[in-house]
Amino acid sequence: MIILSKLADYGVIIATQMAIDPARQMTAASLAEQTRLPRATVAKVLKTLAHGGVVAGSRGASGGYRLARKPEAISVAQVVAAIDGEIGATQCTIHGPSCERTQFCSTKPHWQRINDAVGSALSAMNLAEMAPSGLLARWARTPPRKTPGEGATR
Amino acid sequence: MIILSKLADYGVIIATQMAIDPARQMTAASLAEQTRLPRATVAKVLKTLAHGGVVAGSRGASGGYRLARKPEAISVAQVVAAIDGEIGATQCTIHGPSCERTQFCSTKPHWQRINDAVGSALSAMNLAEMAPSGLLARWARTPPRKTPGEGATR
DNA sequence: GATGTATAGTACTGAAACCGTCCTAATTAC
DNA sequence: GTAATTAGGACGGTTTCAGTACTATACATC
Repeated sequence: MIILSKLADYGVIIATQMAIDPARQMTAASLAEQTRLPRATVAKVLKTLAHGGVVAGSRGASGGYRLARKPEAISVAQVVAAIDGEIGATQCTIHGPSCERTQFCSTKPHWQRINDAVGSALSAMNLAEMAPSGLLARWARTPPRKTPGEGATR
Repeated sequence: MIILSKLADYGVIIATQMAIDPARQMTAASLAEQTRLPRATVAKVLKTLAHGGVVAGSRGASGGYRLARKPEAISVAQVVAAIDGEIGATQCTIHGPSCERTQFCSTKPHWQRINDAVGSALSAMNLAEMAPSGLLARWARTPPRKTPGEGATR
């Protein structure tokens, strides 16, 4: 059982990469290189993140993306929710009213606790924590390869 | 984003139903009636739960299923894990070693916290809590309909 | 032993979601 | 005007999921 979709996973990776140097505006292509993820997919994820208000995109030549807020102010939950949608344990948490079993289902009230646990765990972690400041220097020493064509297994 | 699969959700519902009267052995057919879930699907879920050691099945005439342990000793996490498999936030949590990004992925170590939060939340709740004892009387008063053909929306 | 009932295991199919890619439009810098 | 870049939508292939059906096995009863 895997909780996050691949794209949500990518989203966190990309956002974390941006958090290493939040001031700098970066293109989708350069982020794809740095994260070793397929270029087109990175572009898709960034568009979704922009739609969710996690990153801000600027068009045109010398355009690109940057984080919409400070890394400390962006939680992993926000990144995940932007891509995978509202977080809920079961069907009835999200499509609640439409479930015919609502009348007699005894398990429903208890799922809220699970939801809260997942939600607070994801909310408690922010991008600054994901990307330790020491990483920046490490990246400078070992720059990314120039072969973004080979996608990651993940 | 929905965390549990439908079948895992069913599994919890079915196990909770069995927890109402743990001593009684019940057939897949009767559990399907009581939960208003499709008969064949209930049978499938029960087989999976039996494989995972959550319930014990006995064959033959007057056979059926019963909980393998006391309801207090069966956590929701065990039921879910029996159906959806090991619980993990991301691909790398479960297929970890095969991920090519392991070498330079800065996010990986942090997912463990998420995993723990989800795992402990699911482990903290057991079947006895899911099925309040008062429910037994309620069931006796309003017995299930005789039309299991109409499945639930969920 | 024959028979009926119920689980155990496996296989199959249709539907849905996911992933990755591509194409076109809009915007901006030079 | 031209090149670069994001924005938005659409598409196809792949995989997973859900539900069903079929056969084998085990047990109880007559």
